[in-house]
Order: sequence, then C-alpha cells, then structure tokens
Amino acid sequence: MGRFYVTTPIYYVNDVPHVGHAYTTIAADAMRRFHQLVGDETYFLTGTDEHGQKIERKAREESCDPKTFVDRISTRFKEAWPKLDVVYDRFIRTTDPDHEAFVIDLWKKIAERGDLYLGSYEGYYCVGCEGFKTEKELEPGNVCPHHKKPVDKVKEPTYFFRLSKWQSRLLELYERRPGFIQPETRRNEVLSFVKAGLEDLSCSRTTFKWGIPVPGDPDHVMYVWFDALTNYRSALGHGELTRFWAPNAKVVHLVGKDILRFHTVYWPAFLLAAGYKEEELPDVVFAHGFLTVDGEKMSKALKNGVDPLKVASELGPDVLRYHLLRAIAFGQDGDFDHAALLERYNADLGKNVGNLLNRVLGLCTKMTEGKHPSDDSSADTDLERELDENVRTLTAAARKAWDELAPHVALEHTMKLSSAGNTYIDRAAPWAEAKKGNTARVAKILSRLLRLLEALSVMLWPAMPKKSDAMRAQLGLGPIEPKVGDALWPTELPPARAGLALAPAGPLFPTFDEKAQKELLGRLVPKVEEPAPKAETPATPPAKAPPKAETATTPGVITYDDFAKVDLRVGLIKACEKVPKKDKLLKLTVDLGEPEPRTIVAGLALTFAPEALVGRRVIVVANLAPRDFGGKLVSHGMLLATGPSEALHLATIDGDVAPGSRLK
RNA sequence: GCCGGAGUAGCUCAGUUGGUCAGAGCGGGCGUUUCAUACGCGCUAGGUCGGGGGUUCGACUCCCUCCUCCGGCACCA
Repeated sequence: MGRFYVTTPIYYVNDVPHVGHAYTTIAADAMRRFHQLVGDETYFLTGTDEHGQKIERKAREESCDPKTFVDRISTRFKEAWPKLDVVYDRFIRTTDPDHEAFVIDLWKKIAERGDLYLGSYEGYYCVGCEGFKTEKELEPGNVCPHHKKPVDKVKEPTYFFRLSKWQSRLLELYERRPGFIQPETRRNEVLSFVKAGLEDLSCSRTTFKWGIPVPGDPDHVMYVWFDALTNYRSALGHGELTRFWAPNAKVVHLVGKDILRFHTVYWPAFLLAAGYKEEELPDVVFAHGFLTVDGEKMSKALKNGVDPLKVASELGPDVLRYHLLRAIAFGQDGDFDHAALLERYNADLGKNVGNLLNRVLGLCTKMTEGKHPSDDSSADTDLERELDENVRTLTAAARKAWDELAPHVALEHTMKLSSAGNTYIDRAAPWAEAKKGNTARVAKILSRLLRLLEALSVMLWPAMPKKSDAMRAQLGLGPIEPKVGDALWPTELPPARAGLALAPAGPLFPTFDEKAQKELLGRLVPKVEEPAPKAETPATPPAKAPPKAETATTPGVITYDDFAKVDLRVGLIKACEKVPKKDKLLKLTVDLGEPEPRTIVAGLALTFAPEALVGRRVIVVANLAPRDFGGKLVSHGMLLATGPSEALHLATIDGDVAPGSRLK
C-alpha cells in the first residue's frame, strides 16, 4: 500500500460548473477510488480560486462585495460534485484563512531566499501608440518603430519572482523525471517553452485589492497564480496531512491542457525557490484534453441548451461518469457525443454487464433457491481454467491502466471481463446441465459466475460507485467500503459465498430501444433552429442578458479634446484576403471615401473568412500611424472589434452610411 | 513561418527495438442458442496502414519529400 494524493485545478469562480469542470473532477474521483481499492491511503482535493481583478470587477458589476460574490459561486461548485458522486476530502477556497496564511508564509520563504525582489514593470509607453512596448520592439535609443519618437519610460512597481534562475534546474527535473509531465506530447511543449528561455515573473499588482496582500508591502496583492497554485500544498497544512506531500506519497495534479505551463514551470519553481527538495515536488502533472459536445465547442453547445450534465439527472451520475471515462481517451481531446453515449450505454452496460447479471440471478432463482450455490466442489473443466486465466490477466490489465491514469483502457479491460463471463455462461450452458440433472455442475458454473460478477462490481466501482452498490445488493453483498491496507482489487475470482441469499433481480441498466433512444436524445439535445448563417446580422436587440462586456484595463478619464484626436470613420470593405504565413491576419481594402481605398491589416482571420467581410461597413480609426508588417505590407488604420480572437465582433454602423463619414 | 504530434477497416482507435501486425471494440451483414433487459455466442471488414521516393533480403514500423488535420510559439496599431 502507499499514499495517493490527487487534485483537480481549483476552479475560477467567474464561471459556474459545467461538464468541463465535471470531467476533471470525476476523473480525479475515479482515480482516488481506484487507489482506495488497492488499499492506498488517499487524499482528494478540489476547490475554487477566488481572487483577482476579474472577480473584483464582476462583483462590482453586481454591486456586491467580492466575498459575497465568491461565496455564492463557490457554493455552486461545492454542491455540484456530490450530485455526481464525487467525494472529496477537502474543498479548498483561496479565501480560506489557513490557505492565505500558508501562501504568505510561502512568499516569505521565497523572499528570504532572495527569489522575490521589488522591481518595476518596465513600461515603455509610446504616447502615439497609447500602449506599452517591450524592449525588443524598440529601435535603438528607445525609439518607437512606428512613430520614430522616443517612448516614455513608465514604471509600475511590482514584485518579481526570479524564474529565470530556475530554467536549467527545471530542465534537469524534466530530464530526471520523464513522467512529471504527461502525456508526452505535452511534455515536449513545455520543454521547448522552457528551453526558449524564462523571464522573471511579475508576481504582484498594485492596481486592485482583491487578493492576498504581499507581506510587508500592503500596497501590493499577489499575482493570482502564486496564490492559486499554492492551494495544492496549503490544503495539507503543516500537520499530519503532510504525509501526503512526502517522498513516499504519489502526488498527481490533474489539469486542463490550457494551464499546464503554470503547473509544470511556475509551480515547481516556486516550491524549489521556497526550499522544497526535488523529492517534495509533485510527481505527475497530467494534462487532459478538451471536450467538444456533439461536435461543437462547448460554449456553443451550452448556448444551444445542450448540457451534458443533464445526462446525470436523466440516467444517473454513473452513466455520465462511465461515458466520460470510457469514451474519451484521457489526455486527448474528445467529443461528448450523446448518441454515442446511448449506444455505449446499451452495449456495454445494458447488454454486456446488466444482462449477464440478470441472467445469472434468474438461473439462481430457479436452480439454487435464490442463493449462492452451496457446493461447487466438482472438478474444473477447461472452461473454468480458461475463465480463471482471463480473470487473472484482465484484472491485472485494468489495474495497470488505472494506475497509469488511463481510465478508458481500464474500463475496456473491465468490459472484456464481462464478455468473458458471457462467453463462459454460453459455453458452460448451465440450463442444459440442469436439464440433464447435473446439479453439481450447475452449482459450479453459477458459483463461478456469481464470483465473476462480484469481481466486476469492484472493478466498476471507481467509475460507477452507485451502480456498483446496486449490483452488489442484488448479489447479496454490502456496498464497498474501502479501508487503508485492504486490497479489494481482485487478482482472481473472490471466494465462493455458499448459501448467501441473493436479492430479487431487476434490470440494473434498462436498455433503450430505438424509439426510446430518440426520445431521450430529444430531451438531452434540444433542437435549435440554426440561424441563417450569413444573413446580414441585423441589429437585433439582445433578448436576454447580453454577453458580459469584457472591460479592459480601466483607462483614465480623457477630455473631449483627447477623444476628438481620434478620427473614427465608416469604412466599406471592398476586398479582403489572408496574409500568408500569418494565421490571424487579414489584409483588407477599405473605402473611406478617399480617392484611393486604404490597405488595412487586422487580426480577424480566426473569426472571419475573407469573403465574408467584403461589403461590410466597419468603423475605422483613420488617423492611426501606419504600421509596417514587413514584406511591403503596411496597414493604414485599424478596425474596431471586441471579443476573443476566435469569436470577434466587429464594430459596425447602422444604416446605409456613406464610406468616409466621420463618427463623433 | 518555427517547434511538436497525428493521418491504419463505416465510426473510435491498438499496433513494443523493421520480418504471421494488417488488429480490437462499436455499427453493419450472416449464422446460432434460449437461462436472460429481443439479451448472448460464433462467423464476417477483402482496408493502396495519407501521396510519392529511398534504405533493406524484407517497412505500417527507419530516412527524404509532399499533402491534410491538431496542438504550442510568433503575427493581431
């Protein structure tokens, strides 16, 4: 036996729980349950990340204080998981006092060792560009390349973490511990990122308050990642629980691939800088993939009213859990396909496992008075030997897969065991033996099958705790209650339970015929009439809550005169093409009512196909200094837009306004 | 564009260091059993292993090249 500590990311409370969160959390729960079955001492941590400017702002928008806001959202996460049969040991919140104290302590430790220093965010600010420049963007003499004028040096004080110092140490770590970053392709990405060079990390902010104050300098609050990553360690505190953060404990962080870098670069660097030894670092950071839902990005699916979590309320949490763990290769991107879910449910759970249970229990009712057979001492045949061999290999294979964080493989082997049971019962044909009056043989066969079902109930428990219990109840067994040191995971068939009474059989996984499937799908996946794709988006007033505006860093107040400096004009897009070798860029030819149309380069390509833009009226910043993109490509102006680069919305003008019209 | 990864039966994917590796599951088709939730069991995929070239006695597995897809980075005034 050993110790196993598994974590999910702590979820940022600017969102409510959805299937993406559920996926990670269920995986963590299943893995911890597996480790419980092999007798390990386990700890499972999840929680919420509650600090930062975004939260502060959101709270303000809803006119409540940040704490009230985060209390509300955090509760939704906390209450969501038990509904999916997720059992965590602690739900940590970054606003928990013990967490905050731990973070401050960690900060101090790093500071004492000299890896946190007060510096300033070297803002090279170009007034012409109204933006910050990095040093490498500037021409000699700190001249802005666009305006050919010296830039202002603006400083905002910030504490830096000396990340650069740890570059080679991290590379050594990755080298020595190949399993630290999984899967392998992710490891390569991190490797090349770190090899490209690490810069010191700005670790504090003075522009907002909602965070943990920097010790000794209350004007600063900590960078949210410093605060957040520490949760994995702070949850264990300084006492008894630190046994889960010891060399003989396996520490596994499950993360989404989007936050892998924080966990594999910053987090170990923080720990090393605080004086943790290499053997006190987490053992595995495993990045799982992203889900699409019925082939669509989750955000779009949810918008269309398709919520995979509905499966849990319709069919029970176990079905959702099973499908997530079985259908999607852990570590790869996957699709949550509702139709495939029902197919698999019918095939794996209904026909394979459920029906086997049902037919065995039915036979027992008729042939052994509804009890486990009392005597199975007759001699084994080849059929039994083959079955026993299958049990040995499949239980071992499934165990290995769970251990290697491959639940989809583990469940595949588990299903194979069920198939082996079906093959066995078919070949052994106890009903035929019964007709021959061969009661000893019947007892033997049914006993084998009951024992196989018991083994299955254990192997399914990590993925489907409730169904496992229900299955065991039919077998006359109590629910699984793992204890540290008790190895419940089967290596062979469990011992016979002669005379034990069975419960009446009933469908454990009622299957759906075609009609029922359709009906169910209809409920799970509401049909939405696709809006005509390229209908000129009429300025329909938003029906419900409009998407929350993404407020950028709050600009200072300007005078009308300042505003008047910006020459905003209506432009008509005459032509548009992709810029070769630049994923995001489109080259636009825009009529501004001037003798010659202008060339404008804009980062729109992730959202718009070039031809979709021709003919649209847009808002152009007409007096922006030209920007050279190299290769004779110069942009004369800028388009106004909002949104993430793959879902931009262009600022447009109402009505049939002449190109060149000035906005005021 | 740079750096990774991937392109294998209708679908989802396995395929260690080159030589029974051309596979599994699901779906489909055929057959069959009757204990069972019309469920199980058996058989069935004739697939240029993305295209082309090369190394080799021999390559899905090594090298080169091209195409497509997916990630990371860059580009987004």
